Amino acid sequence: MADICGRADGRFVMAGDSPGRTTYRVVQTEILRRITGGPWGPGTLLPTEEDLAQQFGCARATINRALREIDELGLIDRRRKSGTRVRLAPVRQARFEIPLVRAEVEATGAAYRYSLVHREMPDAPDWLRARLNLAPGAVALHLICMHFADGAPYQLEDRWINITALPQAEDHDFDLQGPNEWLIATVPFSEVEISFEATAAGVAEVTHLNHRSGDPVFHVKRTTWWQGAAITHVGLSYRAGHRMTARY
Amino acid sequence: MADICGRADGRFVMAGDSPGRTTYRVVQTEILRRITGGPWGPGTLLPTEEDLAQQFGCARATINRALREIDELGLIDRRRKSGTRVRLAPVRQARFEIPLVRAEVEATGAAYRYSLVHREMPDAPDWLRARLNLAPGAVALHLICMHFADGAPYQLEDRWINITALPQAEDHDFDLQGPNEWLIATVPFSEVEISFEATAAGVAEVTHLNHRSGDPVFHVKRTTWWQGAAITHVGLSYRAGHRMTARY
DNA sequence: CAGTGGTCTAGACCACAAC
DNA sequence: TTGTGGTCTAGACCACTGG
Repeated sequence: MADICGRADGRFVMAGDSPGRTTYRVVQTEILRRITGGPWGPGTLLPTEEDLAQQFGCARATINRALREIDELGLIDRRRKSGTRVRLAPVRQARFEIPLVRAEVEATGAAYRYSLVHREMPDAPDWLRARLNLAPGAVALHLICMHFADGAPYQLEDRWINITALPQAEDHDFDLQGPNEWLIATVPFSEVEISFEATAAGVAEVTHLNHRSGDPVFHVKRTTWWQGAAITHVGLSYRAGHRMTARY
Repeated sequence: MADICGRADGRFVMAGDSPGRTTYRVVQTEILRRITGGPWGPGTLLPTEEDLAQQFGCARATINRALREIDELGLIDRRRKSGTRVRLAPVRQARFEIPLVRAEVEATGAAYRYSLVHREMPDAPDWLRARLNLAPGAVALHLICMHFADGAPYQLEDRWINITALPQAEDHDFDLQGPNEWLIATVPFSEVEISFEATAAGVAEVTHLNHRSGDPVFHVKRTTWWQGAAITHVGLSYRAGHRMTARY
């Protein structure tokens, strides 16, 4: 937390900042301090924005921005007419970045390598037709790929692409570039549903990730839509011991 | 996406909204449309805020707010002097709410039940001393609890509490209320590190969650700090088939 | 009905970074 | 040096909602 000093004139300034100007960050920090450690415990009704603006010696817009961001953190509850109240139990949330495998691997300092294991275009199985909302008898592009970190298996990718919605995929060569990178370049802004679970290693994981049959596998499923149409569904299996971490 | 109409005077208004006033949401929606489906593909340099303000017929502050939020979505990259550019690959992130077990269970419509399985106060093991930064020879409160959904095992909680930092915990009775609920009421605003992984069922999971030995388990580890001191560390094991989902 | 937050405006100064 | 975003201000009107 930044150093804050209350001055004789009632203004607050960030230590080391040019005085005379109250920034919204200073207000934010001070209000957070009062909520998390000070007099404004859970359930407290805060002063109105106007009052706070007077107390801090700044414009109401500055208070508003500070409070709006504290609201986004899930610590307070704001309502017209009722005012701003400290939540009894803060709404906790964690944010995870969803990186490209390449970036994920290279961030660890390891060398990244990609390899296409399998490619075919069969009739879409029933579960996929349901997931991607495909017509009966539709075919889909099925790719199995491996991602390596310093030569060691890192992630197994089992992907299906809806070639009705994305016919360019049929002619694209996925030998050198992973389908995810191609898709991000082709359909950069999409809607995504992602889920995480623990599964047991099957034949594919045993073959490609050096798991033993039945070993626990950290598994991700992801479905992507673009302009209302389902584009692709992918299953990602990670090497043993993979862990996803966040702070909040 | 909301309906947008461009008017003869160059202003944009939300369909059904009172005309004559351009809201930041309208600006946002229109800019998003241009980025995700229109002329402003990846890499495009956007007009300056001032230019956009003129084009939309609104104040620069309105444009600023619209762009700031699009920036938070990870779609654009903003820099002084350089301007605002559409990211080549959007920075994707998923947000997960971290609910109380009780809320998690009750959200599914099931009845929630809690039970304290085990309680003791041994010397802290080495790995815990390292994790919570405890003095050599320190004792810690160890609790094992079960959470049920409609009578079926839902989550196994293996928790350690630092009683040096939180001495009230020693005298509290955890028979009726889970330690998490007590902690949230006692230490509402804390720093958290959380991680997810797939592990193999051990003795505890076999005993309490009806897993078979070695079964894949979705496992969460969480460490919590308050005012610089580590308060508690908990391991959460979920029933078979548990899945965590988000959209973005 | 009236209090409170939600948002817009016009103008201003500043900080940073590319040149 | 200068262009661009970052932020503050003072004032205003509006929308929601509790009493």
